[in-house]
Amino acid sequence: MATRIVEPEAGPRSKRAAILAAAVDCFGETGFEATKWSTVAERVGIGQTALYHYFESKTHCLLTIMRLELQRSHDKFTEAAPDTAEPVEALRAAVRAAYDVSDHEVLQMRILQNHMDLLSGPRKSKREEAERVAARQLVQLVERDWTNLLVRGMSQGAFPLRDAQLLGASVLGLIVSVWRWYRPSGPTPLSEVSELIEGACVRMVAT
Amino acid sequence: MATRIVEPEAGPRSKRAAILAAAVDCFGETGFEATKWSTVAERVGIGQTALYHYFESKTHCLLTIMRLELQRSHDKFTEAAPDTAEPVEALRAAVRAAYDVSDHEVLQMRILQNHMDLLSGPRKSKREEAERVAARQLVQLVERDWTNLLVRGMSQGAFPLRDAQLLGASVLGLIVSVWRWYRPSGPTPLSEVSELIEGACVRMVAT
DNA sequence: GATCAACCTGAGCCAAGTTCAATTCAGTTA
DNA sequence: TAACTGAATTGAACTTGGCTCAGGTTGATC
Repeated sequence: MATRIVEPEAGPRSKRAAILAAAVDCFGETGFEATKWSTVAERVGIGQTALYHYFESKTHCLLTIMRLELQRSHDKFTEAAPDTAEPVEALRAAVRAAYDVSDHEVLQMRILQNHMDLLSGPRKSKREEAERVAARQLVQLVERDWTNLLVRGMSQGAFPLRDAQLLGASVLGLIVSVWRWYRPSGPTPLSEVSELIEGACVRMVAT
Repeated sequence: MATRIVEPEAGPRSKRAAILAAAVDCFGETGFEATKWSTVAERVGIGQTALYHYFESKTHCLLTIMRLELQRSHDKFTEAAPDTAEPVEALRAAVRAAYDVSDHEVLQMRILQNHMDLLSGPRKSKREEAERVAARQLVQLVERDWTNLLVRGMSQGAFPLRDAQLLGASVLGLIVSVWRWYRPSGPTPLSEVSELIEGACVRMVAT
């Protein structure tokens, strides 16, 4: 059931990676709707129709970006907060990991957050729908990552008992809400954000 | 400076309110991009071009909905958590007020959250830009509502001292993150959400 | 140097938002 | 009641941007 999409293996001439990178820049800075698909082509240095060799549509590209970012987030969580770690420390590590990202990854998070609603409705075309379903599964995985962490903490007595589902969603919501306003060029360094949110999460969950 | 937009006074035949209501339904359930502007017209019972008598563009209508929702949120906060109240109780009241909403207002919050990014870049047309600027101002007002509450609590010794700006944004982020996933028809009643978040906010801020 | 698949392009199609000149309607004035 | 006014509405045409299609180029492999 958990069908992780097979990444098309890159032929030596393939511009797929370049397109994804350019699209992340454009979508992240200008916004998805506001950026013309042809602009992405320009930036890569190909004609606009060449894009369709790699992606079925502009939206298909967006969904791919979102899925890749979700995969990254999930992997990073798993690595940072193994099931064996002590709950409070695992929680802290997971939050820190969530903010240990490059500028490019910040853009990806922003894109992901700004278009979560795309994942609710079904898509018409095959490949888009495949990406959407994969992304949805990953969203659930990430949510489960956090709730599991809470459930573990609660059953071990490290956290007071509460609705882990709801609290997990809230913690996650708190963490990702940052990507709406955070700008690498802004006045607040990400390290500061990370520390404040880390503390806030611990208080929220472990008090 | 604070140029509250003058609401066009409704002629007796005006369909402005009906259009806004229909648009909230459509945009909230189907999504802004996914709903055809002409569908809104149909639902109101007018031709699509008649819409342009009331709104300069589909986006202008969206921005108007967002601004109205922001005004509502700000007003409700002010009413629920007056500057005179005891900080912890004011915080609790403000959170409860944030979730004391009708189904229609849930849709408006969802629309607002899903299109916050529209407020960052400038718009080309006059009226759209006016709505955008007004909305931005209201966002800042609402953020100030929350930070002021925190600052007051901190200076009165009810809350430990922390970066009120950042913490305010986080509290707000936590609260509104709910509108991404909450559905009135879903399994979790809003009252339950409200209680959990209320507790979480107090722990986050007052611990 | 023939072959094949990956890769790319110019020309044009189409859907949806938008513009515009012309028309209807409801209330007001004479 | 006839003329007038501005709000409200419309059908038809225009614009933009994503997308399709029918073919052309490139380069690795044999």
